[in-house]
Amino acid sequence: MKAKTKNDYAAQAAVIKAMAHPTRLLILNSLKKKETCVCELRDMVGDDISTVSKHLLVLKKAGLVAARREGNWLHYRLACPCVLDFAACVAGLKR
Amino acid sequence: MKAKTKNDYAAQAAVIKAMAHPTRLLILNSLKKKETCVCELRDMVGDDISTVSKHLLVLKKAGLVAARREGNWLHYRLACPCVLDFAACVAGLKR
DNA sequence: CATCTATTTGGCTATTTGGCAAAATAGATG
DNA sequence: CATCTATTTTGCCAAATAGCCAAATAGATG
Repeated sequence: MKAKTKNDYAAQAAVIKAMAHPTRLLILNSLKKKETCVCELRDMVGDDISTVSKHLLVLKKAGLVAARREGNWLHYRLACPCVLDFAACVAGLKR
Repeated sequence: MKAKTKNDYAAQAAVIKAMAHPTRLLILNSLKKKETCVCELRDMVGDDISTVSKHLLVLKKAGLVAARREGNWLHYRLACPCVLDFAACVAGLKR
């Protein structure tokens, strides 16, 4: 396997960074079960809806979630369910 | 499995956040091969040695690396080699 | 103890982040 | 087209981050 370049690490770090927030981990874990609209996520998270929307934007830019419109609602879903294996791996770290 | 609390997510996010930087991913990957002193890491990274030292502090606080002194040198090593499985998982994400 | 080397710490600046509130937007519906 | 609902965007502020340089520290060694 080739040595990774700075760019490789930057790309990888960008995805990891998107996950590096408690609220975003909560969102990702919720989406694991089912796709969910923003207002429902807001209720779970408890922050202002604009804040939740920004978190979703971060996740979307990282390619971790995607959205589907249905009437007035946007339903978000995991674009990449395997990220949760990654999160679970971290959760299981013995420190 | 119980629902995770905010604290669970905060703890998990703290570890992930420590990994969420290109230089720190580079460092972690280097340490995978062998334990390494700070000045050697500085050569690989190319930043000021104080910057590298601070990155190592971040990783140490997260429990991801540990150090061993040998004479003047501090040899850092992975405290938790499994984190790289995690990183590899992210690297392999299809986006 | 003086000094040397490797490393960490402190101080500074520029940039990014996370949060709320208010304004703007996108579709649905009257 | 007016209006309603769900969501995003913008503006703002406080706090955190990353980087460099200079100063401090920890051991080793003369």
